[in-house]
Order: sequence, then structure tokens, then C-alpha cells
Amino acid sequence: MDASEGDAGHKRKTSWKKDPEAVRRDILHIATQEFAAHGLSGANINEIARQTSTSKRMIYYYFGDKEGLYQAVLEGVYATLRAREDDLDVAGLEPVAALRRLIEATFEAHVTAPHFIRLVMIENIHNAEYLRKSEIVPRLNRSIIDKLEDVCARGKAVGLFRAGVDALELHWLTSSFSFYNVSNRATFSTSFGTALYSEARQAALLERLVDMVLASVVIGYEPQSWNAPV
Amino acid sequence: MDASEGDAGHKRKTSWKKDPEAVRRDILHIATQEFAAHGLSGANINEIARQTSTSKRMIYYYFGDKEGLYQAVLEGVYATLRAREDDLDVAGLEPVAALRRLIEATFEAHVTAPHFIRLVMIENIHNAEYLRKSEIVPRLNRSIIDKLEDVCARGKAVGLFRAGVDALELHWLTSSFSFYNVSNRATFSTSFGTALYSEARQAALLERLVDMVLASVVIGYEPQSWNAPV
Amino acid sequence: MDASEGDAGHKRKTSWKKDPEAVRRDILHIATQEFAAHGLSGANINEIARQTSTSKRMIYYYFGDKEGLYQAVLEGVYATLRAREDDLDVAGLEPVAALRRLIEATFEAHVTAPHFIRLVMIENIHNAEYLRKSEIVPRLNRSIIDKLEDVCARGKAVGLFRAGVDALELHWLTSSFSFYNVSNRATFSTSFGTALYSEARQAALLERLVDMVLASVVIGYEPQSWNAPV
Amino acid sequence: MDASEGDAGHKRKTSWKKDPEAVRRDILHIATQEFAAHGLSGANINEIARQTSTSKRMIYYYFGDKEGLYQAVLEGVYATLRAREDDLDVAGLEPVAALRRLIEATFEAHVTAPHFIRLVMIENIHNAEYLRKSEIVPRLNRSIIDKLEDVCARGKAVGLFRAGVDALELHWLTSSFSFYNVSNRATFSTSFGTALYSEARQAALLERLVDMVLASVVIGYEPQSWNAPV
DNA sequence: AATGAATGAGCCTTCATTCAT
DNA sequence: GATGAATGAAGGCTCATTCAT
Repeated sequence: MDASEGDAGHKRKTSWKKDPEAVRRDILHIATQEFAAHGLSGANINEIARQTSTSKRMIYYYFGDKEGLYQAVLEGVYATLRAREDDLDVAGLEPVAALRRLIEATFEAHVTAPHFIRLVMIENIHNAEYLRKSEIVPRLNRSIIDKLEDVCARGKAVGLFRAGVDALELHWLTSSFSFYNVSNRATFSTSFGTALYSEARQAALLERLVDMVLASVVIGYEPQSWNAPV
Repeated sequence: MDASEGDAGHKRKTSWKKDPEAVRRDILHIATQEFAAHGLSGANINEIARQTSTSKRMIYYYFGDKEGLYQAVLEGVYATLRAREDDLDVAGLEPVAALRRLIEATFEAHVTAPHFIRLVMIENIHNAEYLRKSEIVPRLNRSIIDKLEDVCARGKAVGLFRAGVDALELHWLTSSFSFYNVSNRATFSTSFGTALYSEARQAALLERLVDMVLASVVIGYEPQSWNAPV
Repeated sequence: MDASEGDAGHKRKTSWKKDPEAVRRDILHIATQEFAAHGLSGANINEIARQTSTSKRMIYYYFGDKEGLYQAVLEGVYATLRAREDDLDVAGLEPVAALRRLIEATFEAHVTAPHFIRLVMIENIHNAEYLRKSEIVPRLNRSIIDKLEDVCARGKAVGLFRAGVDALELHWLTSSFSFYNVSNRATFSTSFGTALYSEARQAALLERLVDMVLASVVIGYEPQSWNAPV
Repeated sequence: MDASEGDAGHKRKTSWKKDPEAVRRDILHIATQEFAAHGLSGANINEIARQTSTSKRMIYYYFGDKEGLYQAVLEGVYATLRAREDDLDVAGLEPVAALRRLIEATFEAHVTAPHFIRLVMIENIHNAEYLRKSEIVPRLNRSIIDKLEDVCARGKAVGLFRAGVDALELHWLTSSFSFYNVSNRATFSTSFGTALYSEARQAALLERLVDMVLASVVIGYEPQSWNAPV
């Protein structure tokens, strides 16, 4: 019933020249999609195996069990997102521009990483049980905070930022609307329509959010949004 | 072997003397907890039946199947939250106080309705498939928007609010941080510590959020937050 | 006793008129054979189900899991053997005859209860883990000891038995050779040939064992065995 | 996920610098414990490999398959026990002392060879299928019989032993209680308590068994046991 | 309106074993 | 001799669901 491999199709069960790392990546890639789509209990190991170039048995060989695979997937998406954050260089920008850039980048990063969003939602359903077990994830999260702290420090040093501005809170705030914008799109659309999710409205929304944060952080900043009707 | 499902160790429940509506409510109450705790695929009909005062058969009798039960649960939590919103009366408050009140109420409502949050997360995992099917839910969502629109209209009428202020965006914004504050607590804490979730910090956070929104909405509002170090 | 209900030898999957107790007994009957034949890990639930008039699913319905089924089987064979002991009435016999009768009955009981023997062996391999869990088994074991104590008391009262004769030790002793006679037949035969297991030699062996025990217990008893060459 | 079998968490064992015989002994040593502990079907090749200084592949290299390994283990424990019997020298003792010595030695040997006992039990569960296949084991079993026959011959020659005394039966009898004393300790204790297995009671029990056998074998021997209350 | 018994499908996992190097 | 990678088969167990009464 599963494993209809034998068709003349293109399941290339031939000729992978012993590349364990590729097999591992292949499994992880498919599993990421499946766990993101259906959650931990909803995902199906048989289905993951079917889409893979290898067999169900190999999943257990490399990842131990379903939870092990899920945890590897979780670590994978966290690592990917944090790697993107690392690539972001704002050290050369002056504080306000840097902050604006960080908020915009975070917002965009969430929009373009739906798997990450879904897996974090799923992980929260599980009360972060697997994230907590992970040894790799906690290490990944300094980078973004470090960047924000650097920007804040510079902003305060030149008297631009308010004295109480806190990098962690700023990160929380930026994350909250960036995450929600993706995570709750389905229910929000169902309840209130899809207007907010058009490309134009998303751009306007982002501008408004940036504006709002800057107004909170930067002394004397005059908010520009909402001055004119939508 | 902990007596899950139909192993032959049977029940001896006090009989509820035939009160169909009570039975229905009982099932719904237990099911809400189970679906909120484990999601749609993760929840277990046997487990729900076990905790119920009635039998598994009755669940099927009243709700058809697992998805029917889930949908009923979903409609239940939406109805409960919206009922709370209806109870909120800001018509007598002047615009700025009213807006402040609405934001604070929304924030608190999310904190005190974790089941709702979790079920909305779960429903988003399912792309709002069941919410979309519901005929009752869309009707529930006018109330909060109506209230916000009323406040905005009054605020603009007296020249306090910026002309472009939009009730729907305002609701989206308020919801985003209120929701995220609960939904992502587990993963955020794991990554960045639990500092932000102490009672004191939560209160400060809320004040800052209100401050920030008001600064965006109200002409000439001077933000007070972040002026002093945390 | 072996419930050969399936007369005419067809799998009568039709027309059992809802008799849960019969289903339970059927499963237990087949499972006893399989566990006795292959042990706990060696037995196969699918194979048990196949031989049953019902399905694998029902095994889990009635017995929870493989270990639950095994434990039920274990309790079953203990109960059967102890019931046979209960049927044995030696109260009317004078002490020496009664003791002789008890030894002979125990010896015969073991010979005719190979399933019991095998399951006890298997249970000892498992360090009596499941027997210890059983609530029913410990209660079953008074009867044989009570009988022996009664006989000993009477024997001592009339000055026939030695003062130190102990019922528990007597039971241990009787059990030891009775059990070993069946349990180790395969390896003993392989090492030393099958001579001891012919019907004639078994009868002689039993007589010798009785003779030996009586010589230990009864004052002035003159052993008759081994006086003449085998 | 506790790293059983070939999940990709690999080994880092100190290399044994190629000593094939040592590797073979190491495997056999571990396998003996595992088969004794869990039986043939219950033992796990992966688990054995894990505890070994070498890899799973080597087990197959040296022993062919699981059954081959089991058979090697079986032959090993038989050889060990028989070697101990060979070391026992009773040729210099007069017949009664020699017989007493043989019984005591057998009893003690069983107590101190629990792996042997368990493997013989397991082998009997398998109807001695593997023992029968072995070419080495049958050869090992003459020694103890030879010794007993010698003692019996000498005892009869001097008119001490009854004419019908049979070495094989004597061995069977000695083995029966010696084996049972270890093999059924778990279930017997569960049913009747552990009293009989204290050091003192074991010594008394052995003395009684010796006394009983001697009373059967030796003409005019007056049993001393059970004269006084336990 | 209610219940104990029954069920088929399929899920996660493990096992002994072999291949390619 | 030795190793990591790979595998088919099946094993125990659970799930949502329905039947018969």
C-alpha cells in the first residue's frame, strides 16, 4: 500500500553514490514540509518516507523516532532563520536607519519563512517541549538581541533614543506583529476579510509599524502614518 | 496499560438523569480542554469520552464525528470571547480613554483565555478550514470592529485622532501583540528567558503598548514609556 | 477440557450470538498455547489472533496489551492447577497414605500440565515479574500447604512423623522433582538419553521418590526402592 | 530515543588491536548475559553489539546468525559447568563421603551458576533444539555419570549401598532439586515467601536432601533430619 | 437516548540481516 | 578482518468509527 516505488517513473532509487549527508538532508527537507503542514501528531512517517528518496527505515536510522525527526526539523528551521539574521548587517547604518532596517528585515523574514512560523506555532502547542530539549537552539538566539542592543546603545549614546529603550522588549514587539501577520492570517482573513493582506496594504502596514516603533523609541520623532485616510 | 479506550474495564458513572443539554455541555467542556491541549489530530476521542460523564457513543450522537466536535468547540470559544467583548462598554468614555480601555481589555482578554488562543493557533495550523465552514463565527466579529469604529469616528470628529486612523488596522495591531503575548510565550521564554512574563513586566509592557498605539493615533500625544530605564 | 467448540473444524466467524465471555475464553485458550510454546517475546499476537475466532483488535480490547494477555494466561494456568489440587481429598486417609497420595498426585499433576510447567519456566525467566503483579495468584497457594500441614499435624499427633517435618519444605521437595521431571526432559534426554522417561521407568521413579520422602518423614520407615537392581 | 540499534550516533570504542580470539570471547561473554537474561527471542543483537567492544557486523562474521551465537553461548556454559565437575575429585573418598560430596557439590554448583540454569531453562523452552544440534555438548556429560557409577560400584562392592542403586537416577535426583532450587526461586518465593532461600535455610535444606538421598542409598542409614523442629 | 462489543485500517517502531567499501 | 549504511518484513498497538441491542 505504501512504497509504490516500482513504477517506471523517476524515483531515483538508483545510483546515489553513498552520500549519507544528502540522505539526511533529503529526509529533513521533506519532513520539514510535512510537520509544518500537519503538526507533530498529524504528520505521517509513511508519507514522509514515500516522498523521500530513501526508505522509512532510514528515517529511524538517522533520527531515532518521530520525535527525534521533529526536533531535527525544528532545529533546522531555527538555524535557517537565525542564519538569515546573521547575514543582516546594520553596523554601518546610523541608529534610526539601522532600527528601521531591523524591523523591516524581521517583518520580511517572517513573511518569507512560513514553515518556520508554522513550526513555531506547533511547538508552542507543545509548550516548547522539544525546543527546550534542544541544545543547539538556545545558542542561536543571541545574535538578533546583540544587534538590537548595539543599535540601542548607539542611539542612546548620541541622544537619539530614549533612555529606557530595551532591546529585548523591542525584539518582542517586532516579533509580535511580524509573527502574527503570518501565523494568524487564515483566521483573521476569515473573520475580517483579506484586505490587510494585499501587497499594497502589507507595505503600508509595515511602514505604519515602523513608524509607530520609531515614535516610541526616537526622541522627537513625529509619526507620519495615519495622517491621511487609508 | 493505563486503561485507555475500550479495554474491557468499564465505567460506573453517576447517572445524569437524562439532561441532554447538560450532557452536550459536559462533552463540549472536556473536548475544549483536550483540543486546546493537543490539537485536532493530537486529541483523542477515547480520552475525551473517558473524562466525560457519558459514553463515546454519545459524542458521535451529538456531534457526528471528531471534526464536528472540534468545530463545535471552536465556535464555543469564539462565542465566549466575543460575548466578553460585548460586555465591554466604552460608549461613555471620551475617545482617548475609550481607546486605551479597548486595548487594555483586549490584552487582558487574551491573557485570561488561553484555550481560545490555543484553539485559534490550532485552527490556523489547519488554515482556518473549520472556521470558514462555520456559519456562526463570522457573525460574531462585527462587535469589536463596530466599537473601534465608533471610537475612531468620535476621536476624529473632535480633532483628536489622525485622519487616517483605521479601525480594522487598529484591531489587527491590538490583536497582534495581545495574541503573541500568550501564543508564543513558551518558545519566546525558551529562547530569551521568562523575564518579560513576570507580573510587573507584563503590566509595564501593556502600558508601553498602549502608549505606543496612542502616540500613533492621537495627534500631539507625547509617549511616556521608555523615558526611564527598565 | 480443551474447549473444542469449533466442531467440523471451520472457522465459524459467523453467528456467535454476542458472547463476550466465550470470546475472552477463546482468546485465552489460544494464547495459552502460544505463550507456552514460544514465551512472552516469542509469541506473536498476529498468530494468536489468526487462530482465534475473533480479531487482533479484540485481544487489545479485552486484555489491553501483550503483557496483559500474558498475565491473564499465567493466572489461568495457576488457577487451573490449584483447582485440581482443591479437588484432591486426603482428609479421610491416614497420614502415611495421605502423604503418599499427595506426592503421587503432585507428580501426576505436573506430568499432565505441560502448559503450566512451561509458563512457570517462562515466568521464572522473567523473574516472576508478572506473577508478582497478579492479585489473584497469591491467594491460590494456601490450599496445598494447608493440606500438607494437616497431614503433617496428624502424622505427628499419632507419633508417626518426625517432629521436625515441615509442610513448606515438603511441598518444595515434592514440587522440585515433579517440576524438573517435566521441565528439563528435553535437555536431560539429550544429554543422558530418554530411558528415564519410558512409562515403566517413570512409574518406578515415582515409587522411589515416594519411598524416599516417606523414609525421611516417617519414623522407622524402611525404604524398599533400590533394593533390587533396575 | 535511547540510541538502540543503528541510529546514527556512532561508537568510539578503544580499538582492540586485532586479537580475534579476544573479540570472540568478548562477544560470547556479553551474549551469554543477554541470552540468559532475556531468552533467545528476547535477546537483542543490537543490544549485544552495543555492549561489545566490536561491531554488530563482527557478530555475524564470527557466529553466522543469532541462532549460531545462541548455540555458541549454550555450548560455552555447558563446557564451563562440566569443567567444574571434572575438577571435582572424589576418588579418594570412601563411598558415603564421596556421594555426600557429589550431592553437595552439585547443589552448590547450581547455586553459583545462574547463567547456566537460565540458559538450560531457555533451551528446554525450545525443546532442546539447539542442544541437540550441538556436537560438543553430548560428549561433555559422561564425566559426572562416570564418577557416580564409580562411587556406586565401590559402595555396592563393600556392601554399603543397596544393590539397585542407579547412577543415572541418582544424577537425575540430585539435579532435580539442585536445579529447581535456582530455576524456580522467583515464582516459588512469590507464592510461598522467601523463607527457604535464606542462607541458613538453604544450608539446612541441603543437609536434609543429602540425608534423604543417603537414607535411600545406604543400607541401614538412619536419617537425622527433621528429627527436631525447624 | 444510550450502551458494550466490535472493527479495519494504518501508525510508529523494531528486528535480524546484508551490502559496499 | 572490519565498518557505516542500508533494508524488507513484520510486530505491537491505537485510532476513529459503527453495529446490535
